[in-house]
Amino acid sequence: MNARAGQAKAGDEATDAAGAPSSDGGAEALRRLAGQHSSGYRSVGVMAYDIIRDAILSGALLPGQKLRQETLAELIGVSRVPVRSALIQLEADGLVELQDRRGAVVKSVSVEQAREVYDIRTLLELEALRRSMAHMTPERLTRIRELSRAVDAEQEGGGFIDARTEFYAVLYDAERHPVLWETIEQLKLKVGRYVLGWRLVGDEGAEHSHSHEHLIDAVEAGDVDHALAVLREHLESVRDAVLALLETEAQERVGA
Amino acid sequence: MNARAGQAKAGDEATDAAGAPSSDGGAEALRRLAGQHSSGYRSVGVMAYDIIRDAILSGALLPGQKLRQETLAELIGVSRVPVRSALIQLEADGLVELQDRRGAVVKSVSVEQAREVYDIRTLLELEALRRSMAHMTPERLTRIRELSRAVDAEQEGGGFIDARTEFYAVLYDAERHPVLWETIEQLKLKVGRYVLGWRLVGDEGAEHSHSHEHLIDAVEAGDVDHALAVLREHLESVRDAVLALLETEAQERVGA
DNA sequence: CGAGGCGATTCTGTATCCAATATTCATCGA
DNA sequence: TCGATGAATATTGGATACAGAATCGCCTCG
Repeated sequence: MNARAGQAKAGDEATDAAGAPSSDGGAEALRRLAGQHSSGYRSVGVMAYDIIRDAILSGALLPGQKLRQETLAELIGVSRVPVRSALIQLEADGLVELQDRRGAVVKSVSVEQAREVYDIRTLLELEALRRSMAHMTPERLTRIRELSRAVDAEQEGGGFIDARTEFYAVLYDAERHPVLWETIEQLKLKVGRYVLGWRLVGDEGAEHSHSHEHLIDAVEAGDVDHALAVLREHLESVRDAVLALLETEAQERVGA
Repeated sequence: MNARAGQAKAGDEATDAAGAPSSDGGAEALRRLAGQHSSGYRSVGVMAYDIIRDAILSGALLPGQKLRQETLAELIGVSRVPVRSALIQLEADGLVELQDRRGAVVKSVSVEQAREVYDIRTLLELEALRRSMAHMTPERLTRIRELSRAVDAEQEGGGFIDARTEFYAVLYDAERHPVLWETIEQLKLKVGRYVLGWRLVGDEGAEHSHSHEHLIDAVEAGDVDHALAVLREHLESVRDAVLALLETEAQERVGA
């Protein structure tokens, strides 16, 4: 609720910013992110990538937001060269759109696209789980349980994302199926911001954690059909939440 | 046969080039490609991307080949900046690997990875065909037939690739399912060079065209199950050819 | 009120320079 | 002779400055 209202407000700001900036357009949040990521990077380019990426996924930069290279460079504290590198990568990820000689814009996700993403993810993730269960070991099972608890423990944004990613990496046996895993991750990224926003809804977090438990139980029992059913249900529930969020945003945008 | 032998020879050259360049390492072919692509681009960056991409897909640049920015820039006739842009995009495509401060290398595809790619493609392309057939129209069917003939007509590399891509775009109704289509295309790219090489085998080209006809007939008849079965068989046949090629290459590499 | 032009802004690309790091090669010691 | 060490070299990643091109906004003129 709280989070939803906040996003709607920020969305309006972004719309305004497209015309004439009425707020900072995420500049403050970006500067803060730049501070967090400031050290321990092998190259400035990947740092810029991470910062802008996190800014988009965290909702600091909203769909439609215009990204000017020089502004980003100043905020991050680098020259425009690594910013360009970052933007190119982000375009490949589908998070921004590079219009020819018109700059970069944070891409928006249509309801239809999101539906497609979840349809494909369902196909791929069910397959991933199926294959993973075919080669399950007690060690992996133990790790899965540990990581599931770690996900529940993490509360703040960044840690939660990382923990959840690792959980699924082990659950789907990413090591054995790197291409499948990478494809799934790319699809997740496209709706990343909304999944992150969705988590903030809060109430559904408990339900989410609950279905995780069910899933792991089924995996542990070796009940493939049941595990797949639980996973499918989980994905459909997340999908519905995201689609609802997107539809609400779309309406609010029209209403404004 | 002819093509196979050529590739094996080129492969050895690449292996040598990794140590001390014994041949031009694809420089001549790259220069030729640069000439073909020389005009009509909105930005030099995408031109560089296209040239290097085609060089990799056509086999002029082989897996393991080291790509130096300055050399590429000279061959293409641009500065290092657009080359860097291109390399970043190619890394996102999975065609090259950017090692930190060690330059770019054309990525090689393992047998396992290729198998995964085809497994996932089978999942996704069957789904794409299923959805496409659910909304088939006479107009699309007509276009599919036309494009199929266009594919058979095109013989040389570039035109053939484009024609085939458009054929599948219409067959899978890419316009209605952009995310699914994009995901499939990304996967195709990862084994692009080998599919291109495979086509040159020649004898199997007829068989390939034959299965296309079968597929279209089934689509026209609205026989979903049959169409899916034909498509699956086709994909498995291509997969087997590619895997065989990869295994042969791997053996030859060890043998050398 | 609409069409066209002008200037300002911004992106794209070039050229040059610098710092950091990898690689190569030669030397030294066991 | 062979392996390790360290300097010289090569290459990448990045900064900076500048030129060219395309777009946008605004302004004037018809």
